[in-house]
Amino acid sequence: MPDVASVLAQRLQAAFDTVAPGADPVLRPSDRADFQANGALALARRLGRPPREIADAIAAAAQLDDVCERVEVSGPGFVNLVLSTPFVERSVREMAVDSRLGVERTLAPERVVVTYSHPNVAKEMHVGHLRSTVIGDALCRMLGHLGHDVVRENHIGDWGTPFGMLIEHLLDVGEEAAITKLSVGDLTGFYQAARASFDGDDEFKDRSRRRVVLLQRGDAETLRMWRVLVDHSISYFDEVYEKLGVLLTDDDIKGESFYNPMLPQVVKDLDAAGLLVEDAGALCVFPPGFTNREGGPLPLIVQKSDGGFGYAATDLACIRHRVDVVGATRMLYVVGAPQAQHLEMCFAVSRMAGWLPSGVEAVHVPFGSVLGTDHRMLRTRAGTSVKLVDLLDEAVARAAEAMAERGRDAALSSEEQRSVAHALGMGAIKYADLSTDRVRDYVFDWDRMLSFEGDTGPYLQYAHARIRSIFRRATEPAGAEPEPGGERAERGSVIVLRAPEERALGLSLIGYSAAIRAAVEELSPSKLCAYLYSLATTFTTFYERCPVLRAPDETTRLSRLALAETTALVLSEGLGLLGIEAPERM
RNA sequence: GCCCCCGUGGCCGAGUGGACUUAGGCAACGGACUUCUAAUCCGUACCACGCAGGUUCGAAUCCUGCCGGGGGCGCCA
Repeated sequence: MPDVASVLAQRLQAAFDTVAPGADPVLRPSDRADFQANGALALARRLGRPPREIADAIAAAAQLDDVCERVEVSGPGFVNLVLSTPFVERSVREMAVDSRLGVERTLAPERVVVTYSHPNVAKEMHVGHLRSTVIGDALCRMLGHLGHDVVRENHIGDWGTPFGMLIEHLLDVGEEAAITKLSVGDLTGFYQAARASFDGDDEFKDRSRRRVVLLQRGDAETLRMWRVLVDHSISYFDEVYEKLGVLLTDDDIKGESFYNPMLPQVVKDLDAAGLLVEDAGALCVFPPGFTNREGGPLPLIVQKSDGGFGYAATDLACIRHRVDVVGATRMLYVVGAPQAQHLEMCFAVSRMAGWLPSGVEAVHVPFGSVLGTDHRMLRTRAGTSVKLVDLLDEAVARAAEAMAERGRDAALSSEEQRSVAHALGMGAIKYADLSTDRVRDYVFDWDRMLSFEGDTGPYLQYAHARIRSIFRRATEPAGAEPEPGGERAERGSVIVLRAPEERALGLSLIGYSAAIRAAVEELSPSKLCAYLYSLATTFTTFYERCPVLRAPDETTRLSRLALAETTALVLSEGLGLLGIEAPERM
């Protein structure tokens, strides 16, 4: 089931081809019509003809009778398109009975590795991990929905020199005490205590260094203690992920330790390829185009002068593994913007070494920082970074408070209150993060995201819950079964669009598939957010003006019920693709 | 010093070559509740595209320079 924009694009392309083969119709949504094609203007110079004349020719050539009720040339050469209401109606009906709500699977599925979240063992998760986790999760869900084969990867920091001091600290405090501390989530306390010993105690420092060597040699007892630290950290991460409601599981963990055994081969093969240069004792690759402070070549340090491997080695091993073993055709790095240069260098070196063939795409998906309302990096009053769990818990507490203020505590069971407060709190945080352009820094403002007014997660959740409540009040038993298919098939076919608000809602609904496509194409969940918000406002306008249960006649009533139901399905599925729950009531 | 990202009204923010005299939201003001959940809707008002040049029939969008903010620039990840 092709979506409306594709149908128009196709027809217009044919018309443009008659005037100038291959010319882009430049189809856009319009505020003067439903859509507009701007392509004629761009052709004016190329063809040496007045743009209006070209637009006229295109409008005349376009086969649009069955889909448009008006095709007009206006202004300097815009082609305005107003869809015919029967066509909109037909499209909504098809969508309403389609189990995928008109979203077709991709014809070119890829195996996409998405790497995101990546917390460090024995270190607290903070807001910096929030964006990566939330954005990565949404991208995985959207890509998966379009039929791509998504391989999630959580590249946790579970290896390296800090483990010497962490293990020694574990020995000092005793395993029991260490485990207790880690399982209550006081990772920061544990890490800082270890750090303090390391900085203030030379004997401890020596022990730590020896411990690193033991770890790297694979000493059994050292590895066992390392495992204790890793396992308890992971179970703590799992708690956070469960709270957040993201897809990541233990199976997705491929930490630095996983790639560690592959590092010597990375060095060997780079050397064999003649790419390795020894510089100041370190083994480096100098990809062209990168310069240091003095304007000289900038190295990617693969092996440090002390013989240890740099993180670049791990990242290179990763790329090889994903291509050779995982079979990735695409890899997405949901990693903060500051690492752009490092990743570019890794990609460049991988290409030089032939590890990243031309058919495989590696993309950095950067994002900006989370700022406090003072527009500086979000920190606690003490100046430390904010614990992610604290943030999540506060969101839930604030949501519960807001529900109580509105008297919802009386309307819902205490169990339901808890789950709804949780959904609202997470929805608020996630939507605030996802709805803004990824690469910009964004201001973390409780009052804004949890105000439950305007362009927020809770507003969308509310819009959805309100629709559901219509069905609880409707007498049809069918209304209580929101699942696609079956009886829905019959109900969808009764949709008629008469009132302008009905037509507007229908038009908005059939834009769903294009919105998802755009969001995936641009790796930009904010595109889907914007669509859902616009659908929700279009719906509420419809809802204010067009009584559903009290519709003037049975035909209208059934039609409006079907429209409402389809809207609810799009909202809950769309929010779901963003990793946001849509409660049945709130 | 070099490189990258960002700069849109009081605030947040979409738009990256087309009708833009810039969407939407928040805050403000005025209306609509014995409701299909008002966490809503309708309306009003609001001196915004950092600055200066350039390219173009047309620039918030492309180019150059500058200003402001953030980040990066060899053994941390």
